[in-house]
Amino acid sequence: MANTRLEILKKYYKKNRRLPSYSEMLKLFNLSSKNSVFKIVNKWIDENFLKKINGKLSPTSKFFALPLLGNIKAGFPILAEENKNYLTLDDYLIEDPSTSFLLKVSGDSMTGVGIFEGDIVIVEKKKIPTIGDIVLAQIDREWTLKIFKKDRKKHTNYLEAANPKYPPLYPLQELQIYGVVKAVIRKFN
Amino acid sequence: MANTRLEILKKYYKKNRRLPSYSEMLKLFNLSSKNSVFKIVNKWIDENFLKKINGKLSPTSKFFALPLLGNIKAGFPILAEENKNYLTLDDYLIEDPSTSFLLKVSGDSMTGVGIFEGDIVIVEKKKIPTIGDIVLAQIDREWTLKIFKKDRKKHTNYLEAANPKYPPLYPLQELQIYGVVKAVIRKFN
DNA sequence: CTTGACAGTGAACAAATGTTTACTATATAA
DNA sequence: TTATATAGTAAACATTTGTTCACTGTCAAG
Repeated sequence: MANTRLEILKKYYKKNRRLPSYSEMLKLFNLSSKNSVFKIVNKWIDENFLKKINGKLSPTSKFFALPLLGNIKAGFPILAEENKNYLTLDDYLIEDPSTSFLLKVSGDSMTGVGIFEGDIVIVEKKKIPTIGDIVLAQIDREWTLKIFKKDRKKHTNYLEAANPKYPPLYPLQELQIYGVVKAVIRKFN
Repeated sequence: MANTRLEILKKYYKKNRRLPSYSEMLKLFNLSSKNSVFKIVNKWIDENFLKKINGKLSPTSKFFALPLLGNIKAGFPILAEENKNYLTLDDYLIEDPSTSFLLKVSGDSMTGVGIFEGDIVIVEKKKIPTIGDIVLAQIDREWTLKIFKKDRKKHTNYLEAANPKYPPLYPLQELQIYGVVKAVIRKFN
């Protein structure tokens, strides 16, 4: 299989977080001429798995991307090579690593929007929230994860749970927004 | 700030998916002696942001990791430098990239386990499921995402929705498992 | 005032890198 | 059969790489 070497390369990258040098690929692919590697790499560049910017080799997003399959309800063979889209998880989830952090969720106040106890939430710091955003906030010195809302009559912002059993939270003194929830992830097992 | 350069480096890596060479860092950091870079890099190695394996530089997981903060209910300042854990999303979510793919979910049959319409699910191919796993399966030629169950009395496997409004699915002819759901992700906005 | 740590410069260099050119073997298609 | 594309080898080489050594200026602590 022609793909096998690419798989080896991907595994190498996954493990070492960098591409191997040509000499390293030599060993990796069990070849004995650097020129073989040179040709193979050039083919991958043509196929857009790798690219070269002023002589420096780096992987493209195609290199990392996982196939993203569509609608599961439609009866046709979704695993076919067609109708494939690709997605790189890290790029998809994290816009700005320097202002993002993860937060392990506790409590059941956000079950209505599918955020459960134990889920991990990606929070982007310091963003001014839009009405309706899920925010990490400190309301009267109490930390919480809620929906950011505006009361038009009272001209104040308040927080709302996504679970009918919790009442809306109006700040007595202070409502401070620390970040906006960009995504949730949940791992099974 | 001493961290600024590390931020620059992280951005470079995020963009180019590789570390810059020392000469490239020279420009990146606005320095004029390679030896300066050499020393800076060595400090980062000491601090475990980078590492060197037979002379080859690569980032550690600390380099990528986002801070993972704990229990939000507990009233103390969770954004403090302490009680920090770190997590690398890609590593956390994807064990084997070569057998994993993503699937955009449609339908409301799995809302009970917090999988909603539009969510993206990470599926690992060809795994033999454990009872209770969420599986991507073909039941009587129909594709679906359900919970894998075993009927002890009838000695057959069947599929169960995570939504009371859908009945359990017993295969008339064939139940074929294509993969196991390892994680869900949902992006807001 | 001095000492030492810290941050940076500059030059020199062996080793490794990516690239080029020329050649071989094998299989496939005309 | 004869081409011709594909996959690989081998050697040679300029360029770039990471590293070492010697040096300068600055700032804070003793």
